Amino acid sequence: MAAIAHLDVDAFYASVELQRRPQLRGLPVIVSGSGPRAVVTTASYEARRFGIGSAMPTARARRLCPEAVLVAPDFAAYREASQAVMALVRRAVQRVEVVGLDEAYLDLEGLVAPRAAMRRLVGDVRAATGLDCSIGIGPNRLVAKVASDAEKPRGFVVLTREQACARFAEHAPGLVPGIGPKTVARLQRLGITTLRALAATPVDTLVAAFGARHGPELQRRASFRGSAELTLVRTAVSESRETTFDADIADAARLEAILSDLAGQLCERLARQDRRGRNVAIKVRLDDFTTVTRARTIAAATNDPAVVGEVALGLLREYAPARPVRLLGVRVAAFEAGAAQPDDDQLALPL
DNA sequence: TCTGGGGTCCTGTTCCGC
DNA sequence: TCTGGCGGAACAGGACCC
Repeated sequence: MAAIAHLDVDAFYASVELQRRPQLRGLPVIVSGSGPRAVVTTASYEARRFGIGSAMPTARARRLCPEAVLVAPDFAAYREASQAVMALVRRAVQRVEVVGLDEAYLDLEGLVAPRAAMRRLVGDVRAATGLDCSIGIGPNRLVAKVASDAEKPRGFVVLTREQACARFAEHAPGLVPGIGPKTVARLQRLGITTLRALAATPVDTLVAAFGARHGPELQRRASFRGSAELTLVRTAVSESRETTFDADIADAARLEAILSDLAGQLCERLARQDRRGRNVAIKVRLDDFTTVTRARTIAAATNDPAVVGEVALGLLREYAPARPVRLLGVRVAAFEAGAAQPDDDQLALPL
């Protein structure tokens, strides 16, 4: 029955930092930027005991645990650690979908002893990198993912769909990926507070409340029905660069200078990958946190900083923010087909 | 006490050409 | 020539994920 495994490295960024600085082991460690508006990227399990979690403002985390050790993120190190882990994963199974730096779905079909193979993989990762990971195994991605999360850290949970339904029946719907805080709140207003209740709600009710697609999808997820298909090669559909200011900026000239700079950085990345796009967008977050995007499609795909910068500046001038700005970003999308991706080894051939 | 950065996908609206 | 309907593309916003 079990066809899919989900592997998730425990507290990935924080664990990489603990590997490099063993003297910090046992201490509450927070990986986070340092500015006044920084948020926590990852907290070690010791820090989580103080109620600190991902995406929490760092200022609040410090209040919760003043003795916590703050470490600045080092993405080059995380990429390197990730590559080491994923190389071992690919050695264990042929078909892998990598999700972000610290997760992967594995197709276990055809393995003689899948559980033993996954136990071995966990041991190999630990031996080679010092990192712990959690494994979930199930008939589809959804069960595998929730199972890998259920007993973190160092979890190893194997479930059928029916066992998943029974085990998590009384949990809030937000346990399931794809059901976020907004949907949880809306469900609550309907009196639906558990996965069991969501699974048992007539689909008509959900369609009326959430629409013809989202409604039935919610019920499928609550019943742990889902796909076992893996996307073996992922190709990005957009790339962006954005920044939040330590203090809001109202001065148009300063905003324009920053936007040009962001466009330059983005184009440099695109050029390194030999990618060009036809769609240029800006993102502006105002001091009241309203977020506005403006996009324009141009005639020819580009990664020329002069072109991207000019289009972005034009969009910003047309929008002319009426309030101070806290975040500015630029994005390029609608890439031309055929450009190589850094990690693409089997490209779809352009016609 | 406010809320990062990098993405994906879906939905509703508007516009344009046939 | 005018109007109407339809479908696709582009755009904007929102929810969600790591």
